[in-house]
Amino acid sequence: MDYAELTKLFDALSHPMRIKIMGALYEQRRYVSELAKYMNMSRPLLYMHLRKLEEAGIVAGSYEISNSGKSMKYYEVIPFDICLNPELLKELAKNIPPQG
Amino acid sequence: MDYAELTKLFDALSHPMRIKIMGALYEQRRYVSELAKYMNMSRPLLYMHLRKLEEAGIVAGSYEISNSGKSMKYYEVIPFDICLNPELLKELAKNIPPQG
DNA sequence: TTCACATGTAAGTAATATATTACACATGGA
DNA sequence: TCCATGTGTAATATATTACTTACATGTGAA
Repeated sequence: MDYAELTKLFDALSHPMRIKIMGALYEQRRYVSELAKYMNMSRPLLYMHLRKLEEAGIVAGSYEISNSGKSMKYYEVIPFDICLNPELLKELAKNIPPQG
Repeated sequence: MDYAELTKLFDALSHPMRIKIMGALYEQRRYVSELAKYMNMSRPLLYMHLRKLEEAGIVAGSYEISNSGKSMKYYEVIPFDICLNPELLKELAKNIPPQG
């Protein structure tokens, strides 16, 4: 785990709707349209949030064919457990270049 | 700890320079100009970053008069330790209103 | 063929974050 | 008086994020 991964993770979790998405997907995996209805959010906006979470490595999507023959994209939470404290930040800070 | 505090914390830690500031202040407390030189950063920009960290509650500033009579603002790290995992996010998500 | 429901993206706007330059004020010492 | 060093902010420019509307595609069932 380096500072770039961690800042990406923090950035992903810095928006309430993304916290809520994480909660919804941790309860159970859901496909995109289902999640959009559940979140009461437009799909384009949901895609933007999902992309951030996926780039941070804490959710993953996979395609499945439903019984009725439709292609569905299911998202689920990737497990993680990080102890966040100043000591960790100090260690990660060592590798940050002068320009940031 | 509620979701609003946590998103503020994550937002504060979502920038490499702020991770670096945390590292620098955890090593030792520093006054603003000193920190700006250490970080090789302009003071106005540093103030912006410090404000975010302060609003997140993980640094605090206090004024002191130096031996030479000048007013110095020292910043230091406020200790914290948070276990970050999907379970925590699920619990916090319960209190997020529909609009986010 | 038309509808319902799934996928995804392109284009635009509004809001926020990031960063720079310039300014103002106070103190101690040369 | 002038310089170095400390404090802080206002104004501006640039970049990114957040969000909306509109579009395009494919499938199965009525």
